[in-house]
Amino acid sequence: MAPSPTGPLHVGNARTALYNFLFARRQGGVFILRIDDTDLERSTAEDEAYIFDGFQWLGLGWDEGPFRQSERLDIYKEHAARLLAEGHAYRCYCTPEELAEERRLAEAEKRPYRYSRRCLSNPPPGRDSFTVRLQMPETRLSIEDLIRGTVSWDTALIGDPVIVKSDGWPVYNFASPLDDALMKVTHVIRAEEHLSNTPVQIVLLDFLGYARPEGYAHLPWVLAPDRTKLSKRRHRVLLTQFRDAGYLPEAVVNYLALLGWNPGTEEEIFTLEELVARFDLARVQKAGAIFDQDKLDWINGIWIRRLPVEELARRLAPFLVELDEATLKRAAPALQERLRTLVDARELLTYLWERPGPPELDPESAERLRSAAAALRDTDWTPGAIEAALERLREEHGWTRNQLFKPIRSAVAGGNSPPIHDTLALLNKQEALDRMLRAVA
RNA sequence: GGCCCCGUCGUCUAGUGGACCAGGACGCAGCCCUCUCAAGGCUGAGAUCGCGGGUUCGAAUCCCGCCGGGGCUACCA
Repeated sequence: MAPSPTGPLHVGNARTALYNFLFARRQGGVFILRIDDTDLERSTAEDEAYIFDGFQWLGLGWDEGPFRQSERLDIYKEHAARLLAEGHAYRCYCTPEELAEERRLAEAEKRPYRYSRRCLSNPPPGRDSFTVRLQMPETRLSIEDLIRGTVSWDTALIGDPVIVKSDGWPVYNFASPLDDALMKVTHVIRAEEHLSNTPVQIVLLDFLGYARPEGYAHLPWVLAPDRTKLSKRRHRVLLTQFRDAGYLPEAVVNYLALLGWNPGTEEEIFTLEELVARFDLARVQKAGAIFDQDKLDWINGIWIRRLPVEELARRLAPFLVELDEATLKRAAPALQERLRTLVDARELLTYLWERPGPPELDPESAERLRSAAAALRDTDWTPGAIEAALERLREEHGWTRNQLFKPIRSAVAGGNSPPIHDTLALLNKQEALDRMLRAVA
């Protein structure tokens, strides 16, 4: 896996990373993390930190690395020199303006643009700034893509690509396949946008005498609801955003795995380990998939319910900073089947740190509330005792649960809250009784 | 423009010539359960399989054409 630190990790990168991880583990192979940071302008340390962070959060541990391309310049220089010496590449002294002019002309004449190769035969003299271009051969190439099957190209149709920029740094199409070969990468699993880059990379490998990867797999896009590319501005796409919004890494992994892949059975809920056991590139989808927040929410709810309660309490802590650990532990069981995200808990428990406004009560409700307060005064402050006391009271008067609980809830919590005995027990006893009495005062 | 990829319910998908007048899941609607909110159970609506030809006794599945979307065509990755 070789992400570029040119922006925070988003769900598309994360899914590519996941599929790489699953494939590597499934094969019993080695999962390598390489940082493709040859674009010095756009790469930042902050974005690199996001990558480590994101991988860690999702539980995608790498076996080797991280390697950084920015630390391997000598290797690229050496290989570029070899290509030059062996006549597979040449220096190009054309200025960006000249190239733009060539391109403009081709467009005006409605012919497909390809670099003219001027510098191959007679470079303009007296210039010292140059790029290195790969001299594309005229041949037919094909790969067996693990997802798409046979894909082939006529390399004569591809213009000589720049492989070394005038600042001496290699471009992606040079550094990436070269490093793959040097690092003995067997399978290149990456986003669909790279499919068209493959022939250039193969030509390069062939010239250098390095073996082509055993397999390629080009993954389909992850799209926004309008089928456009995900945008950081308009959509929630950053891993950190999901974490902050109360999503579990288990759920994100599970959902991402299903976004473009299925096990061929009707099962949908998987741990990382279970995914490793089932994953198969041949079952990856070819078409782009829209990221569906609703389905993620559903899966997140399932994973919340699968957590041991103590663990749920721990994960809830950052989202309920108003509450102490003991309260969290007591609240967790009642919360568990009511949450789709961890932040949902705030809505149900706000009453614990904020007094609700005075409820509107009809005379009968007020009377029931008064009775409840009286009955509860001498009750042990545990959910079980409270429930028993209220049930006794209810039977005594022939009230329905709704008749009795509704006024209590509105006096104590205001809006929605956990089952009434939990709602009460979680609150300090005196405070709960005060709220009830204040409502009927 | 050239080359390449893609196209099944709103969404994720099953489907590789007959068991498909297309199955599952999310979402949606209704019912049940129920102290609010959920969770859970049941039922339902929802796809002329992008379009048009062809092959075949038979096509979502094979072939051809078209349309639509996307990528590459950068001294980004």
